[in-house]
Amino acid sequence: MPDHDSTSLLTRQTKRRRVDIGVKRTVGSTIFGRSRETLLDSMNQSHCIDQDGDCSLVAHGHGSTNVDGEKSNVLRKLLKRANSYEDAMMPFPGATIISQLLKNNIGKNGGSDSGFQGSGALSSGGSEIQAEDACSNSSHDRDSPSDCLSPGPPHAPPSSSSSFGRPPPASSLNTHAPSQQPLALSSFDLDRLSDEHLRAKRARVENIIRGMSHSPLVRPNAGDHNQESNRENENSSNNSSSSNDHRGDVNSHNTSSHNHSRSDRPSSLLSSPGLRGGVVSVGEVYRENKRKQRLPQQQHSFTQLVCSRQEQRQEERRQLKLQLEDMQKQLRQLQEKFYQIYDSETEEEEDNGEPDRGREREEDGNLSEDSIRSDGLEERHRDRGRHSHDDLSELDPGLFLDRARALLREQALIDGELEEDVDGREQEERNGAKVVKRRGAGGRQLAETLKQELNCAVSQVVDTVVKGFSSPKQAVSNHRGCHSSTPAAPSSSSNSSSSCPPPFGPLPSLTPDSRFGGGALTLSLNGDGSPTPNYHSSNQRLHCFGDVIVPSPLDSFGGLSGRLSGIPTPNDQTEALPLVVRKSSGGGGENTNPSLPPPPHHPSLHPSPLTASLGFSPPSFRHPFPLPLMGYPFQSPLGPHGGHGYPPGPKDHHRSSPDSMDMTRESISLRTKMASLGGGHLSHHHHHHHHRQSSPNQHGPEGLSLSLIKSECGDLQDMSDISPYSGNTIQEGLSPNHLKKAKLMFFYTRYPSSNMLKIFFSDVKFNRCITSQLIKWFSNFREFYYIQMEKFARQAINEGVTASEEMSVGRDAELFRALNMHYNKANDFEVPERFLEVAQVTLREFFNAIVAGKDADPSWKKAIYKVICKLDSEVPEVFKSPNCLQELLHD
DNA sequence: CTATAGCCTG
DNA sequence: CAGGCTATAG
Repeated sequence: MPDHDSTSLLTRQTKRRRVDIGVKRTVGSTIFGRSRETLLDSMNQSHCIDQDGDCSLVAHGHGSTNVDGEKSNVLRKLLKRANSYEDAMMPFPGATIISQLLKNNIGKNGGSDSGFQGSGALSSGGSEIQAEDACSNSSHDRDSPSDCLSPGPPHAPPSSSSSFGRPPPASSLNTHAPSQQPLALSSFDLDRLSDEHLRAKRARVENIIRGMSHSPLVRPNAGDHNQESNRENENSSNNSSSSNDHRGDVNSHNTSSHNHSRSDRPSSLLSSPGLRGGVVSVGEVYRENKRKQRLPQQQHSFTQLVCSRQEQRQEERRQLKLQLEDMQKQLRQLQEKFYQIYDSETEEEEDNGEPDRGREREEDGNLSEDSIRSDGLEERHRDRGRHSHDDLSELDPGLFLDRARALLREQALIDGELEEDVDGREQEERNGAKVVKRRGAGGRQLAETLKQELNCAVSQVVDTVVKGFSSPKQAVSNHRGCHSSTPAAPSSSSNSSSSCPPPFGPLPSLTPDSRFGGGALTLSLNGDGSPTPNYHSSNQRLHCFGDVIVPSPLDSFGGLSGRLSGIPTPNDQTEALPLVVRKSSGGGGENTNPSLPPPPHHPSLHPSPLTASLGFSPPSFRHPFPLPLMGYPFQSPLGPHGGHGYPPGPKDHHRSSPDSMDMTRESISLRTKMASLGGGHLSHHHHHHHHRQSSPNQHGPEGLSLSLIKSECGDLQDMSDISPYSGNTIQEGLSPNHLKKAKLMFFYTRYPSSNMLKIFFSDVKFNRCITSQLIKWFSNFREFYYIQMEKFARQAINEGVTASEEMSVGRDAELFRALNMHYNKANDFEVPERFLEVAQVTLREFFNAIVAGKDADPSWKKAIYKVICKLDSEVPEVFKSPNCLQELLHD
């Protein structure tokens, strides 16, 4: 059988003859007993022929020939991507990124922080100013101050965050600041002094500054922002943080963008990016100019300083707002695109709610933040409040150690700042709290910027993923995400499947809180926006996606089942246990959000009713995409065995899975798994032996579609874990005991036919997957076997064995021990003598081949395989019994 | 086209 | 041991 190897040989053929084969066989001693048995010498004949072959190794191209394989690969990649993104996002929204940013900022700022914090440093107003300037210069915006603060040492952002986050005026600030931070004392004084004037002057200063630096650009912004409702300001501030460096100055653009974003125009989105680029650069220039100009003035009086600061801050805020708006626009555009593409359905829902919901729909957590922003300030406000509280709690400990925490706080602060807007800022600036504020502000800005970036990235990722999968269903999650930050309640409702627990998580949203809250939390977990819940979500996510692709049956299964069922699966359980139940529960903790009525299933989802009832159709999958989902031959399994007529009940997993799935095949397979497991397994253990029942879950081996098969394959292991007993019950999967049995069978047969396997594993429901898995097992056994043979043969050669006859394989031979360890670890099975013979023959074959130098031929082992495959002996009847292990081992 | 063997990799 | 890939036989 010429393999590719042969071909390679042909191509390269260098015909060289091996005259000599290397080793002298003079030495007789080997580990192996020297039995002169020449039983199979005849076998060796084949080797005698001279072969010309080079060792040429042909690299096998990976061209994926299999369509399925390719698809799966693509899906995997997509999933992986999504996962990776998600993962990155998960912990804390972009903690790493944020941390990096913070570091960078810190580095830029250098010792600025220390200066601020240092009690003495601030004493001179000038010093402070400089410090700020430095910060500002580095960051160009308000961020700078924050930067200075953030990095550092454990300043007490907590107090600042809490106090500042909220509008609470100076009083609170003052109290907190001094107590916690001695640093700012000097600044405090300045602040106090300035406070009086500040407010009064604020407007004036702003005007002045504007006129000075940016006359044209700035003005419009200021006017717009000021006039605009608080909401906008808040938003803008949030936005500004993200955008801060770049755009701040381009007011006109920003404002315009704002409007658009609010209006939710899709069209605007397209334009936005372009604007951004140009705007940004301009903005930076302006700012720097401002700062430079300002510095001298500020030094003269603090009022000026204060004013300038305030102005800067405001400007920054505005800019940030603008940026945020832009971002929102972009997000909206993306979302809209998605919607357009995927959802006819989603639109319906959207109509009901806010225009922004579209975003929400996108389940990917990534969108969640964006959606939040874009959706509405309202949500944000809510979140802010929450965040602020959270932050406070965190801050109180005064632990800045974790950057992540800092980030969280920052976010919260940002929210708070938004609310506070100008007033809060002014006060903050005045107070010694300045430091704190700055930190907060810087943190906020950073956080916002980070968020935006994250959002963008996420949105992109989501888009890509979605496109790739063509699984539009994501939308729901976003919505959740938005609310999620709030106590989970509303989020759950968002899910399309009303009662259904959130299905697989869509891609996890970036914002940790939102997602978790939305997804996992909604189910049964805490509604808290607190980060803690992330845990679950993260795990689940991983399982969902990662597993989806690679069916690690247990984990995926458990995770999925848990989700599906709505039953809160413990985080830890990755394993099968969870199999549990699930299915019908539909809703577990789920989304039952009172607030949100369960969205009706879209008609588009064909199977939707079923899915909904099942709960399988995860809300995430709303989009019914008819997409190619493949022709999943779901029915096929049913068909053959007559599963067809199930009632639409929960059992229809199959249907549900296909319908809902836009996901990749894997995902589908998972679902199928889930369904099958949940429905069939969990509920009933079938005791039917070979008779396959028509039960929906069980698929006749023949009928199974690939997808099903795959799913089942995944199930196999799960099943095995679940029901380790190879006993009477027919198992859908192969258990460890089956593996053990197979290993013992290997002592008799190295090349069992698939029919033989079916006969000997009668307690297993055979489907392609199982069959192939069993075959694979034996293939693996052989692989190990031959590796050992080659290894020992070479060893013997090295030891000076000259003739294969000198080697014999006995029960005490190392070779045998090695083999026995693998196939009969417990050594509780008496290896048949025949196996020793075969092993000996094999060893000799290898020895001779190697000695003959045939190993230069890439396919040199094939000849040996041919010999060995003929040596299979019949497997004892006992192995046909499902309980053979017990019987065999007992003996 | 499917099933399988073999090889490789994780 | 599982997965993937290739090559091959039927």
